[in-house]
Amino acid sequence: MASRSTQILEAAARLIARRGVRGLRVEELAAEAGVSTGLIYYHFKDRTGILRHTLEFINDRAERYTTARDPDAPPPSPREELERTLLLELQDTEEVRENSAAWGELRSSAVFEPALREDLAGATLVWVREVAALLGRVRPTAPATDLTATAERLTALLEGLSMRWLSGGLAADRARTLLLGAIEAELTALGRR
Amino acid sequence: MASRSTQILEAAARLIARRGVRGLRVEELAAEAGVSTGLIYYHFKDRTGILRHTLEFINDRAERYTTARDPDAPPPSPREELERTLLLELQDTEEVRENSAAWGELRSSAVFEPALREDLAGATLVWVREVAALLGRVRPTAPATDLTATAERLTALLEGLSMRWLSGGLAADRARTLLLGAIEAELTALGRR
DNA sequence: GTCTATAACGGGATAGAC
DNA sequence: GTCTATCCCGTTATAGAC
Repeated sequence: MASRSTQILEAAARLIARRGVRGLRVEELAAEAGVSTGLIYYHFKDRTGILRHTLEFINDRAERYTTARDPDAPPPSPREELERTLLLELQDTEEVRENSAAWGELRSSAVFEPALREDLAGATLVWVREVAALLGRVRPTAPATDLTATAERLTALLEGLSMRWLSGGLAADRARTLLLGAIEAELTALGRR
Repeated sequence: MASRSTQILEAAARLIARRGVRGLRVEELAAEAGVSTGLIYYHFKDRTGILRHTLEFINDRAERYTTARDPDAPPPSPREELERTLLLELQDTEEVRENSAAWGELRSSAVFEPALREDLAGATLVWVREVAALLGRVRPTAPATDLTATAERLTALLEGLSMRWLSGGLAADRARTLLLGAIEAELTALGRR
């Protein structure tokens, strides 16, 4: 059973995805979570506190669903797993879309909210390492620095595509196609060093 | 000599780069531009009007400086021109940084402000076409659809890197190195079809 | 821990003079 | 076209009861 503060954070992620960080109203958050505004301030101190905890919350959640696997299905090849992990973030399902939208919002908010930067940088680093590890399984002989650089590029590209998708200029399946093309080009480059 | 409304838009670009769209205060904008708030509403109707015109303004300006060339210097090779054009947007000069920051802000604001979407999609299209044309000069035999897809990826990657740079998680020169690596990988892929 | 009520303030937008 | 003055609403945050 979800605790009160988890319940608030779930609502916050939902609302940030729907209205943006800029459009997040504490009163509306209270209504969405079914609690009072006072309680929100009690748990999270202030608006920034809400944002920081929401960032942590969506990271934990993403960690869960990108790692999850169907136990009955045959184990995927490294390449499949890499593609699946990255493409997942452009999938139009409730939970994932919400996470992507909230992540993008928090990322761009961080440009002007120093309080978010450190958490964001940390989360990005974890993500880059994870993707670098997946790349390493596809290209076992590639040097670690190349794997890291490639992971940074692919994740940054994913963020850029995601932003265009969410701002309405790019269809989701087009974004996925483009991302697949980049994976192909990058893996080829990794294999040629 | 700059007209009054140009003067206001210059100040708006400066301020959006410094404080973000969310942090843009009309009163502060008036002070920065050296005019009254009333005049701003007279010229741009409302807050959204300011944002839309600022978007147009920074696009025109970017068009100017990405096209500009030293008339005495020897004409650059297509590859050089491609790299120069893209890397320019990650350069830490006053005007460019301002443009990049404002562009990123307007892009992410558009996710939740439909009024900005159309203008933004149009500007993105122009930019993608421009980059596709540059790519076409480097790889004259590549099919147009491949050139477009590559241009979409490189510009989206640039936006993603720019966002990380501005949100403090990535040094500018690291961003440039990563972008150069992507150009290399993409051009190789374009050459192999 | 949780609520209600409200203080306190910031900032968008407009009216009307010049 | 441009300014000054100001209205008024929405929002954050806190006080205090339960």
